[in-house]
Amino acid sequence: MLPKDYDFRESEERLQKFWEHEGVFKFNPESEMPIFAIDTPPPTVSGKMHLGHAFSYSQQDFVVRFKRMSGFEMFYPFGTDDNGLATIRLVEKMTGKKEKFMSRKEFIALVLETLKQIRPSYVRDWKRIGMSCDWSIYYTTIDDHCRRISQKSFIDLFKSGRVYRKRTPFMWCPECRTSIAQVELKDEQKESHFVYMKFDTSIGEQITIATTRPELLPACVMVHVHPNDERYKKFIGAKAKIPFFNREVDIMANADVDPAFGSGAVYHCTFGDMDDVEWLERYKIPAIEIMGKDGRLNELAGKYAGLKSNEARNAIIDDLKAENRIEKIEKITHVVNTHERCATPIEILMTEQWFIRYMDLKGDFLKAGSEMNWFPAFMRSRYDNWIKGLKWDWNVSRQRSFGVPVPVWFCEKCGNIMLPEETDLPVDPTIDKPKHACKCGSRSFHGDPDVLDTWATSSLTPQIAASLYPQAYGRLYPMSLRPQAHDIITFWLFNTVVKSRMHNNVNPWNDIMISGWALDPSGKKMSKSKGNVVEPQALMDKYGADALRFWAAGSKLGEDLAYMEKDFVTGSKFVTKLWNASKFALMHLQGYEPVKPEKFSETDKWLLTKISDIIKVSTESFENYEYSRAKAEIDNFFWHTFCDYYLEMAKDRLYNPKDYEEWEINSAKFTLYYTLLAVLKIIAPITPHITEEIYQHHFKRTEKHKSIHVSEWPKYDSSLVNKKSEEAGDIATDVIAAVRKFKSANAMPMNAPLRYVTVDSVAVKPLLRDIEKTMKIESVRVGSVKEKTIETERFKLALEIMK
RNA sequence: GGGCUGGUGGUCUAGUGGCAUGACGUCGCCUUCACACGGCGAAGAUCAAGGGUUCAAUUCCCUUCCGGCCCACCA
Repeated sequence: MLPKDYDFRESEERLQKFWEHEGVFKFNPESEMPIFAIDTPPPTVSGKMHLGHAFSYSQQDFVVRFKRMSGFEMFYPFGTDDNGLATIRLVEKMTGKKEKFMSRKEFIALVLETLKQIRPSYVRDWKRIGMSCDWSIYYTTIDDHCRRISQKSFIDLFKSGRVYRKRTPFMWCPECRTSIAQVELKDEQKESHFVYMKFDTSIGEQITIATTRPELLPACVMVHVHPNDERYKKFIGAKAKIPFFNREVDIMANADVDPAFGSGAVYHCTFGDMDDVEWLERYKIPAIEIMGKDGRLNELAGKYAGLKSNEARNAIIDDLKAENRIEKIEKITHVVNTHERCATPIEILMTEQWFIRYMDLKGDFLKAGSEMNWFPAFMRSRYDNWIKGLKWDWNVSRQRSFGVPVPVWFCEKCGNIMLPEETDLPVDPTIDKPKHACKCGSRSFHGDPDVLDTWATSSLTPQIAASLYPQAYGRLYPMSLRPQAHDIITFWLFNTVVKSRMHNNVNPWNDIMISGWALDPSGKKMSKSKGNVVEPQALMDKYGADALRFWAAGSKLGEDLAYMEKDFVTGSKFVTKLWNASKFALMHLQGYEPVKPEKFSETDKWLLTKISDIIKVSTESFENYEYSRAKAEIDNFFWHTFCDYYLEMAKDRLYNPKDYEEWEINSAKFTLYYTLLAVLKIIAPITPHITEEIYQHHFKRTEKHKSIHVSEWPKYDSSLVNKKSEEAGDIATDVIAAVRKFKSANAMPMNAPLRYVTVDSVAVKPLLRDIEKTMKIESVRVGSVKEKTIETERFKLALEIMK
């Protein structure tokens, strides 16, 4: 017997502990079952889990739980990604210590120590949504294990000739004195001046160039005009003279130029923006580096040396005016790339950077993308488009202190590059020393102070997680599945493919499932700055984890879903209904030992056929990562077919067994047992707590598995399918519906007695008694109906009420 | 601007070449022995707009409008 009420507040936490203590989700590397390995996204430990996390991690857990019940040994780790800016900010805030005043080694130690303290409370949120990870499989991308693998990856790629060092333009924040990545950029609308400058040319005529960055004039290396621009055709191939600098540059035809914008002539400086960088590559011209890391112009800027951008701008405008070289100045508002942290417009500088060469592998990456199974399929085009649009190799070095150090020393004497031995990893080359002298004999080195791009490490998560089980590595990698949200397809997903192809020449996974985002009730993205963040913790306090998951299962994979509190209400109602229906069923199944009977009643055949279809459809849906379809099917079946009709139709047999023959009772009990268990199992991946609670109370005794989540997924049993009975049952339920409608229309209670009902459908003959008992009709008979009371497509029906 | 994606009753969602799901909300009836966090019933959608293919389109194609995400955002 189930207790009267279900209390998720008590039950969910207890069951989560039960799963952990019983090792229900423990990975067994010796298992003989096929392994299904998941490349779980490692979240950044920062504050609390947000609703978007709860949404997408729930969705991956649906699939994981289904696979586990389908007979796979699950490898489902839970790491965290902690080698980036977010971690620096969190740790600084928590400890009051500053990264820039500490050595790298000290700060990493501080991070690891801090993580150790806050990890349990952070991970608690993820446990609370019912994720079925093996929580003992853990890594953080800044720990020794990850630094070792990340550095080894760098070294291996260096040895295979994929890593190279190059002086190259890079985005730089003159305020923070740090290089910045594209993701750290923020667009800002800024007021600026569009300056139309007149340059002398070798054909005698002046050419007018429009720019917002006149201060870069000393670094002008070329002038571009559109090849079809009639105004400028005559200039193509001529030289333009740079005012004040007595230097000539080529005037080139370039189809990138928009003739309608500005004056239609562009001067190409090194560097005003990333287009300039691209053109530099294309035309193979040397850069003129006039900008220093302090944001001031250097000696190459001549008399403007020492000035900051805006100071130099004004000075140059004044000088141009003095020479009458200004045609006009327009005020414009344009978008400027700024550093998100300090809002300073970025500068582009030449710096030494490490790259991974991969432009030659674009075709291989596209092929890899086509070989993996994408769910949903259309997400692949985002991956493809990204690769097709790639313009540069992967810059993997960052000029920061915190992170995984670039494992390289430079010989002070000959400049030779020295790498550490694999057995010495991880190293910090700014502290550790090479074990051997350089080939030139020198023992004097300096370590590379840079760190690796965070993606250079997180792109190795399959190898990182799999290598925690060296004995099973070959069965874990490549992995079965990468689940993640769609926003980082071009970063995390793509880079992981890159590493896997380069190192192992394999795809990192077979399947990819891409989930959408949780949006606020108006359909907008949630963000702290907008103040529309909804906390899953509060929702779980109110409705429970199963309700949250039920909500998360309501959206198709890959689709964003607006959060609505009412959907959580729906989820908690479902949980209650499942409890109550189970309570009723199990009350009648006390002590019942399931035995498949020889003979079934027509009503039972009808239900068994229905549930068989649901088993089939939901299995296929889960296989295709369409958990929302499976959920909708089982939800609808459970609520309507099972509760509203079947349970009502079976009640008389269950309450008054003495009025029936033994086989009729056995048929009912088996059907009830079989169907309820199938319902519980099919919905178990979505609502794992309530289903486990019911299973533990009743089914564990007869089914023997220690948890419903390691029990077998229901199998389609064709011997339980009878299409003719299904048809008959459908008509019978329609008859019941018609009678219910009649009673409702006449304001009668559903248990109001009726004298007789006549139906003109022979098919319902075997179900007459169930109809009678369900609708409290003295007699239901089959016969021709002359004066019809009710008519439907399938039958006519006459009835008489009790006087 | 480019790519992807969506636009279905008041709200949110499913779905399909042939009477359009379900939930929430609304209204009416019913306290029936699992459940009033329930049951029964009702009202409510020209399936964004226009055009095309077809015997037939909400479903396929084209155009337009609107939303979301990613990318490029202009010297």
